[in-house]
Amino acid sequence: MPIPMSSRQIADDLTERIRAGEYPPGSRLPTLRELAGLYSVSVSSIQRAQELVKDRGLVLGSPGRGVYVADR
Amino acid sequence: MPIPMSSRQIADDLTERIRAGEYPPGSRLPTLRELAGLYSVSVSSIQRAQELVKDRGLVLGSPGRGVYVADR
DNA sequence: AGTAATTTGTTCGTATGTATC
DNA sequence: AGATACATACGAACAAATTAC
Repeated sequence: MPIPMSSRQIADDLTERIRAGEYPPGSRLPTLRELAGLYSVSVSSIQRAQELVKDRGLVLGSPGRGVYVADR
Repeated sequence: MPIPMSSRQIADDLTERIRAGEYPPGSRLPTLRELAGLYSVSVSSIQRAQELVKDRGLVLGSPGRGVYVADR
């Protein structure tokens, strides 16, 4: 079992991908489950990572819809 | 059972107390367990709150020692 | 109209590791 | 060696909003 990325590292990775335009403003991120698969971590870890990215003001979560990249 | 504060609210509260000088730069915060008692939440929730405060650059954790308020 | 499925929000507890005292 | 304290991952449980049928 490879060492998993920490939720902080995942938050930094998501932050960088958003800044790089991979996830443009207004677009929806993959679901928690999809991201968990992409990063090979649990859904809980993705959620903790996204809490940081939300706190950084880069994304907004919406229950039932998804997590969207903020404008600006 | 009263509704517990969310970890985000606790993070905001800690941020405000630091900003107000209640926890001066260089000082040590109460331990996770002490804060859990003060806020009537689990240690896990305090840890999640502190992840945000750490990400905001206001405190630095040091395993075995405690969590300290950053300078500046 | 209503129910089920999907998705995020949040808390809690457990386990393990590392660092300090 | 042992106790204390933070770091991190994981999973369970439930809530709430949305969507699909």
